[in-house]
Amino acid sequence: MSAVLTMGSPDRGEVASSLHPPRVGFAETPLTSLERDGWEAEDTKPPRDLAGAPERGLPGLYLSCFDMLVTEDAAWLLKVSDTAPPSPGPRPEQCPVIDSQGLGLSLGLDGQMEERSLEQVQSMVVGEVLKDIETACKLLNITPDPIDWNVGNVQKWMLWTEHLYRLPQVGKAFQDLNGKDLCAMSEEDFRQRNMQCGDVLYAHLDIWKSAAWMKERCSPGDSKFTGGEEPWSEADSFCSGQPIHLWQFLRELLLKPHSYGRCIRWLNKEKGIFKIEDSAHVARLWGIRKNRPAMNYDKLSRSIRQYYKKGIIRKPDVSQRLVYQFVHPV
DNA sequence: GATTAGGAGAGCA
DNA sequence: TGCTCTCCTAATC
Repeated sequence: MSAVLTMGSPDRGEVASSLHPPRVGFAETPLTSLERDGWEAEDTKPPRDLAGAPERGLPGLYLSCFDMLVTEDAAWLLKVSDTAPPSPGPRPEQCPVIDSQGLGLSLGLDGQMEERSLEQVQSMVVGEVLKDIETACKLLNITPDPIDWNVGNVQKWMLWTEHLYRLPQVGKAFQDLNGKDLCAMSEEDFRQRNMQCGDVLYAHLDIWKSAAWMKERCSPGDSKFTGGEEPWSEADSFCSGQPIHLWQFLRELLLKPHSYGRCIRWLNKEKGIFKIEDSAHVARLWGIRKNRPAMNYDKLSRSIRQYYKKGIIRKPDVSQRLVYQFVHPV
């Protein structure tokens, strides 16, 4: 196989189907054009025009098609997988490229080797998907399994998805539904509720449902799909059901540099110094997380400043705009 | 104009 | 009571 998986590549749909096994516990719903086009997303955002006429007939997983789920770090991971020769490679900020040829997946390998490499890649990708869903769960304070969502959780997820994919407001069309209702709906039902983005939401939800299915399927500690990590096992303030604190939220964003590095990043992780690169974006994320649509950086920064007195966050010795420091670094 | 700093009051669990 | 949101003024970049 000589799959070349490139963000922006016209062949990505083909690769999606070849990269992923026919069944790894994911729904066998055909890919939509959106899912394939998701690879084309620039700046880790999906294209705005997501609701084009869907092309059908590509069975497989959705997981590779959404930037949030296979985030840049997933692609980065693929790029630097152990099958790849050591190379500087693109920085995570760059448009990631999954190129099995470039990775050496097929060069000089017999079929078995290639298959094993692909399995490794698949495992890593699935693992990253699960981790990213987990991260989203933490940020939104919702459970990974959509069927457990209440009406509020559904709205949070909708808001999040709208924001992530720059969708027009779609939540209103689903505001009366809980997770069980949502999971019972067909793609057609989604389209009826929202002609423009119904199929997008349906596909996105399907990933979550599939991931929940996988989580159930994988015994605790099973690292088959996680590349050695257990994304569901982290126990912290996000999973405990307790209200999240802003500093915890910021730290969580900082822990996903390849997903959120554009809006917040470490300047000096050892010292706990970080910079908010996109204040409006971080504020928006925080607003979504806290169900505060009116949140802005002014308010967020005021909350950060409250931490000065508590000794949680302070300004670094050399004060810079949008730069803060955790008093007790990780 | 955007950011920083901090006071003050309100709402919530 | 603690935490956060919100609004405000003033200073600074």
